[in-house]
Amino acid sequence: MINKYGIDIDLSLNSGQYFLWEKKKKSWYGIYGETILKITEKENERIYEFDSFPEYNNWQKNIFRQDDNYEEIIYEISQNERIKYLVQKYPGLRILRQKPIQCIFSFLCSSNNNIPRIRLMLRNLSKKFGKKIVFDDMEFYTFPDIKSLCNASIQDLLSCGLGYRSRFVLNSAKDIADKIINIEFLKNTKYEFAKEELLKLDGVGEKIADCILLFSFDKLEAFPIDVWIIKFLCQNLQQITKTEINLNSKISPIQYKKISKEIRDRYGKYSGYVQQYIYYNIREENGRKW
DNA sequence: ACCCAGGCCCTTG
DNA sequence: CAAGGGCATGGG
Repeated sequence: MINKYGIDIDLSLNSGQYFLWEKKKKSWYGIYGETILKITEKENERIYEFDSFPEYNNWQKNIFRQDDNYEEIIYEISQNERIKYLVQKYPGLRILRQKPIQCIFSFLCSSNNNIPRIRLMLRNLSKKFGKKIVFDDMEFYTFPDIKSLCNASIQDLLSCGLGYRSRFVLNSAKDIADKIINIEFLKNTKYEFAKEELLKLDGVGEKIADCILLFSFDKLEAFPIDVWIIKFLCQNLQQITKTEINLNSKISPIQYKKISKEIRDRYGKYSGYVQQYIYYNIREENGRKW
């Protein structure tokens, strides 16, 4: 259901971009760093109530990007007929704004993985290293801060089910804590620079870097290319890239950069929104599991 | 048992 | 450069 700001809450929370949301007793509860967010839909009124603990007034303006000029975005990306069709098919699908640290470690856990299991791993991680908060008589765990992650042992991380990603999480946490990679600084630098810096983190490649940039660094031009996007490009948009894409073999970082550049040249500064519509569509067509 | 999952790292040629 | 194997783990 679309609310008065034109946002479809359920669709947006369930589109594979923000993992730590769950519906309990008719309300959505989300983890935003150290804050628990709550969304309750009022029956048949297209109105939602927003709450949180600790208190965080008007958080929805931030998380749901109500500062974006959505009309302009829709107008821009609808220049392409195929995308226009998808925009009309999924009205109210929005990019959400996540906390950088949470976003970085969420997508670090996403490689060669499926969404239900990414959720499981992140919940395990929060339970082990986050703080317990009781809200509405239910237990929630905040997302671990960088210091807790630094102090984790590989064994701890393995016990959360992170597998071979444990090493990535630990190494990246240390580099971030030591400000070898300065997140707060990078957030305010431009796309290309921030991306090159993020690529220095262990376990962060082209795709994960683009997810971090799009979902938590306000870089709406970032266009994460995963196996599903590749599949869509092969089916629908072969003409936009001269780069040969072979569905059977993985694309190299060089190929990724070429395709990514071509996409951004074509769709412009809101390519990230294009990606979100494509991703949702291709996953839906292939019987998503999340 | 086998295959797959919002990839990335590492080694070869 | 590219190509390809390995990787931890849980679900189908």
